[in-house]
Amino acid sequence: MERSSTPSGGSTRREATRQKLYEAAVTLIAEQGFSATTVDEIAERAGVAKGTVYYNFASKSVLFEELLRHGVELLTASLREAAERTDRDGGTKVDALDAMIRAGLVFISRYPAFTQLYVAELWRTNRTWQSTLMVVRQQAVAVVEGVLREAVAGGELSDEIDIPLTAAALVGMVLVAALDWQSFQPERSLDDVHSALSRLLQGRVSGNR
Amino acid sequence: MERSSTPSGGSTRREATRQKLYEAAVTLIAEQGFSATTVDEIAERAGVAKGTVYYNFASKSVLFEELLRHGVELLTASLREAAERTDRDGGTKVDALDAMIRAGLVFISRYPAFTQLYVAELWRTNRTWQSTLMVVRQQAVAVVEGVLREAVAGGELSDEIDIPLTAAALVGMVLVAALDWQSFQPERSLDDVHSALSRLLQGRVSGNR
DNA sequence: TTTTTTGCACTGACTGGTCAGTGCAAAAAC
DNA sequence: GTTTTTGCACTGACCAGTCAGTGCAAAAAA
Repeated sequence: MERSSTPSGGSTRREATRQKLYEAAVTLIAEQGFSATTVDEIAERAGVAKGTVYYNFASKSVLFEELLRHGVELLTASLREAAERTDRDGGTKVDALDAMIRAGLVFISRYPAFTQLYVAELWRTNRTWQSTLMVVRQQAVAVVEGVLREAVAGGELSDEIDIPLTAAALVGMVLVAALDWQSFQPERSLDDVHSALSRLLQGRVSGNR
Repeated sequence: MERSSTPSGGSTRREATRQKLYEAAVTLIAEQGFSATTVDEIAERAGVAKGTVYYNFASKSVLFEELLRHGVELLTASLREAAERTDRDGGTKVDALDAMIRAGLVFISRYPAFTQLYVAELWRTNRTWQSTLMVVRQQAVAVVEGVLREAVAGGELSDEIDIPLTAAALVGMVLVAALDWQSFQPERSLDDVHSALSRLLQGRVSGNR
């Protein structure tokens, strides 16, 4: 029997409900943590019955894992796009790095709750979604590593730099600076924060300006 | 048999029990999070009866708050000590910054669980120990800000840098790089990680070597 | 056309289990 | 003699997950 459905398979209605659940869950979990957030709260915030959560997701953790995947896909897409745009415009790899820092800041200011939650869970061990988290982390860091590698290959950066460690440190710097910005000095502009970070990396990494 | 009492007044026995509870709680909470960790688990890991936990701490959250306070005191003491030692040895303020980066790495490698847990809780809102956390964060960041301020005053760093933001970014860089090091490449040496971070900050912040 | 059936999306009361915190008497340590 | 710890039974709130049932619109049958 033919039922009405979107071309890509999932019904629109269901997809909308899922989206509402993601949005409700992300803020609650960012504020309180995974374990302290109840499924009842998520359902209530989404304006949906508890049963609906379980109709759409196998369990509370599965909801969370899909939320993580979904969010990191947005982030990596945005980082990649920033790097590619810089390439197209004839910028250097170092310019691309700077553009990715800005893209990171834009992402974090748009989805602060997601970022919070990601940082809070990333280094935990012994959790069911640990493997999901690893995959997802690697996706994001790999984009930065790629640009660093190209910069080294093209002679823009010294080949003495440790690519994985430098990539992790860069990501960490942006993440923590941005979270601090959001939490403790939200009145500052993105340009402000971006230029402070660029300045911090002047000389070796981000070139003179 | 030697009869010793602590200089600070509390009985040694009680203090030892508290210490065992801190150690048990810090690893469990780092792994699982605060809400997912039960008091029974903490007691068992510490090799102590559940009643003892409540004899020594008013509640689970109070245990956690005192744990946070205790840990950050160790960290700030160690940062301050690194900066002062550099001063005594006639180093520049930039040298002091570098020494503090190293002290941060040493601390994190000695107390990885505490660091994990600190990062996981720092940007949460709506939690009872939020105010404790803010106080404690400010203590640590203030040490870095102080050295940055002195470096600017002494002309070692440009007076254009944004001190609070730069301090936060530095702390974040070290924190995230170190956690990544512990989690994903634990075989690397501290010197390795330290020199990668120094290199990242060459030119503007950490000088040439 | 009108009636009946089908399947999807959702609902919310209910259940079985978990866990923070209590109370207390006896033991151990000091 | 006092402080600290133990062991353990108990309570009550809270919560993840379940399930029988509802509303609805498209499809099939009449």
